[in-house]
Amino acid sequence: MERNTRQRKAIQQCLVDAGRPLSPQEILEAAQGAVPGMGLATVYRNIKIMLEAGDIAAVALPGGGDRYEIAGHGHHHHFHCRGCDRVYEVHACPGDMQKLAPDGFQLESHELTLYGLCSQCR
Amino acid sequence: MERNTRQRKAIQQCLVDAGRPLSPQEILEAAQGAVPGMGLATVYRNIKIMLEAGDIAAVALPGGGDRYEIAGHGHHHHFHCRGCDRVYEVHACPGDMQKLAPDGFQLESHELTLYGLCSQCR
DNA sequence: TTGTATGCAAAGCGTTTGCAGTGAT
DNA sequence: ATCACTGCAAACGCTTTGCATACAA
Repeated sequence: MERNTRQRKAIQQCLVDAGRPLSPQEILEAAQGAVPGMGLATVYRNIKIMLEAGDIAAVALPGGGDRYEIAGHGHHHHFHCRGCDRVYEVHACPGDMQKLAPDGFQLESHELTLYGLCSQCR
Repeated sequence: MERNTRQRKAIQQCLVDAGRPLSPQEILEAAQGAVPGMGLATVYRNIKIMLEAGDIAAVALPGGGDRYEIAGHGHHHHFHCRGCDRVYEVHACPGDMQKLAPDGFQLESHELTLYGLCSQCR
């Protein structure tokens, strides 16, 4: 039976508040505002549980650790700012990719990451 | 002064032969065919040197460690087979992405990764 | 001969796991 | 009162670094 702890609520809340994918470290720092003394292991354990429950989604960025965001935002991509290292959601998509795949390859999904500077860093 | 060791030649050669991005571990195993006893640290050190020299390029895949490929293949993307975990080059591109970026964001580059099954695994 | 490059082993770093104690139910 | 969850610390896998030796120049 799954329990609704202060820690789990804090993690979920800070992901909702952020509105963008957060790294485990970012989650820890944000959630420690609500639950001082929270440990990093707790963040990882809850991420795993929430992933399996489908509450959150992993954003597998090129070049490093995964970030996590609240699930249910539909198909979208990400913009990675090289200034502040933040990741933003991009609710646009070039569309059908099947024609890009080599002949005989079966396309199942795709991920697109844009790089540049966000409006603040520019 | 940069030296042309057997190890470095072996690493470069196996990347050329593979024709697709290899992980450090894959490079080690391939290069040990030419230079038995080669260490993993040597692979990492040469990767770093060759990256800085612009001889190879890092392929920063979502979800884990980087792979490396011979530089100079022009702008391209990658197809990641979930069956054999191999990565293939895709010499096609959806084109202009600027319109996808949020207003006020400055787009500099993009990476596209396709997922699915390669012709062998399908 | 010189000093970069190597192999090994130890150290880092982010993530995962074991364990005894805590707290939601 | 249970037993899932927590914090801590140790373990883990991948990458990097320190050091003495080997070898390309």
